Amino acid sequence: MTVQRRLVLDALQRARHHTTAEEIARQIRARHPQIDPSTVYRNLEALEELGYVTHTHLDDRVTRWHRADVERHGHLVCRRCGSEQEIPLRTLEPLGRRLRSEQGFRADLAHSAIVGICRECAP
Amino acid sequence: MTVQRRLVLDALQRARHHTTAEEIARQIRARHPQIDPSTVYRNLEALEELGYVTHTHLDDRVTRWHRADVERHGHLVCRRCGSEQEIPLRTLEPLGRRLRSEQGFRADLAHSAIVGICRECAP
DNA sequence: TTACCTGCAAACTGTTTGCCGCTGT
DNA sequence: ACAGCGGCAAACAGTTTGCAGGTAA
Repeated sequence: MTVQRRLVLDALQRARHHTTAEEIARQIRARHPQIDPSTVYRNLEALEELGYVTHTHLDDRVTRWHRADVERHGHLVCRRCGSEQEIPLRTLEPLGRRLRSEQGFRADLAHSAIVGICRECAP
Repeated sequence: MTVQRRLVLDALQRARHHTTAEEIARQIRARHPQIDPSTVYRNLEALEELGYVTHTHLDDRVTRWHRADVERHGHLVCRRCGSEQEIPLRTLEPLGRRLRSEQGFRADLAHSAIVGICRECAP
């Protein structure tokens, strides 16, 4: 567990929701400019392998990261404003059971993002 | 409706599932090498504006396109093998209703991908 | 020593942009 | 003649890779 790796974990800790590798790199480099973005990318991958963090793809092209030990939850992503809202897995579980029995598909609901329009953006 | 635009629509027609802009460009360029990828990107955007096509983000960084007039359906994406399976919207509707009433969130279920492990890849 | 980092620079993928000339109305 | 579109080349964002030199067990 090197300093760099520690800093990546700390950044993820501080981030309320999911962050991007770039954002993490930006934050770390604000205080430690010698740390290279590629190190952040490599460490995210390494930490994922070790089971400390995971990633998801929300409604755009960038990879989102978060610690693996936070309470698992589903994601609602707003098309309009881009906001991300977390919902209890319970809400999604009936669907999970149905997909399992009807399609034999083991849904990973904590990594699936439901896109749509949030309450604030609705007409 | 220019030749290029027609070719983009045709390519989407032929593609069973969702394709990427790159794949469409590759196909078109096989027969019409003078057509530039940027034209494909611009036309996909234009056709989306006109309501002919839409896009989604499945479990990776690339944008997936399809015609807007195909029967709407949900998507199951396998983490392991990358396969994409379509499921009737009906299966997802109970969740849609629940998100609407509990969270005020209008889910766009035809554009949301559920990730997990498909039947074939399950242990 | 050995394996595993790291920083740096360069490559790469998917996509967007600016420019300018052509085309159809 | 005007608007819009297409080809080309260059820029771009996000990410990955190769290399050579540390660093820690």
